[in-house]
Amino acid sequence: MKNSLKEHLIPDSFHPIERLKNYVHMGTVRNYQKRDTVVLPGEAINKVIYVLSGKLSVNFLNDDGKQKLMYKAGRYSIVDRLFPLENCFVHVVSDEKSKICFFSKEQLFTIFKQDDEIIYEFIVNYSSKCFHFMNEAKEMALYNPSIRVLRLLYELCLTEGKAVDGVYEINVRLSQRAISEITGVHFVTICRVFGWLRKENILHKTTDKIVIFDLQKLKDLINDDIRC
DNA sequence: CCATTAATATATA
DNA sequence: TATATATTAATGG
Repeated sequence: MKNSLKEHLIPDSFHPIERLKNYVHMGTVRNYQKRDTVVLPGEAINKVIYVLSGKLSVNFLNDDGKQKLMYKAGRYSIVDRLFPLENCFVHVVSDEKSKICFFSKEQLFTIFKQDDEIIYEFIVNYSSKCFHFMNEAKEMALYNPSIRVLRLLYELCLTEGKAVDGVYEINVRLSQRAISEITGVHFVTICRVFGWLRKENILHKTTDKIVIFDLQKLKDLINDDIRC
């Protein structure tokens, strides 16, 4: 619905499945505090995780200690941990106080039999995740770090930007650190990019919005660099 | 907490 | 080898 395009740019709560909340009694509900681990790296739980409230972070770890944020899952989002995968060091942590429901394969199949619309919802959910990660792989392969940031801002403006007094406003609460985690660009580089964009009067980011003064210039920057 | 800056090291074209 | 980006550390909001 309203997140149809944004959710492939910002990996937060892919296609929430609201109607699954009607079947919470069939699963197992647990509460977590901020920074609690929901799934340990490498742990096989063979469940689908359904977020009733709060927010989870899904991180992918390497043995050298490096990690990358995959996505965040807010209310009515699901984190699939149904199948045990070899060397799958995924760490699921609660970002805030959260209430989570776990469904086993058997429980899900029972739900699917009662409500086949939910099957469709699951397919859309997996599809939107797949689309996001395909897009991210493409961006990583084709563009330099700072260009990826510019492209994200440009796409955000096209999908979320609202024209106000000759400028575009994107109402989104994104810290530089969050943009760094999403794009895989170092936070110091993010800071330098925003500093430069502000100096050139192209755009300005505040805590809860991004104001784009010169969309054409932003577009030109992206295209200029492609030729090099 | 988050953002900024500088100094330095690495990586890449 | 020149330029871009990452790393680290120090500092301020």
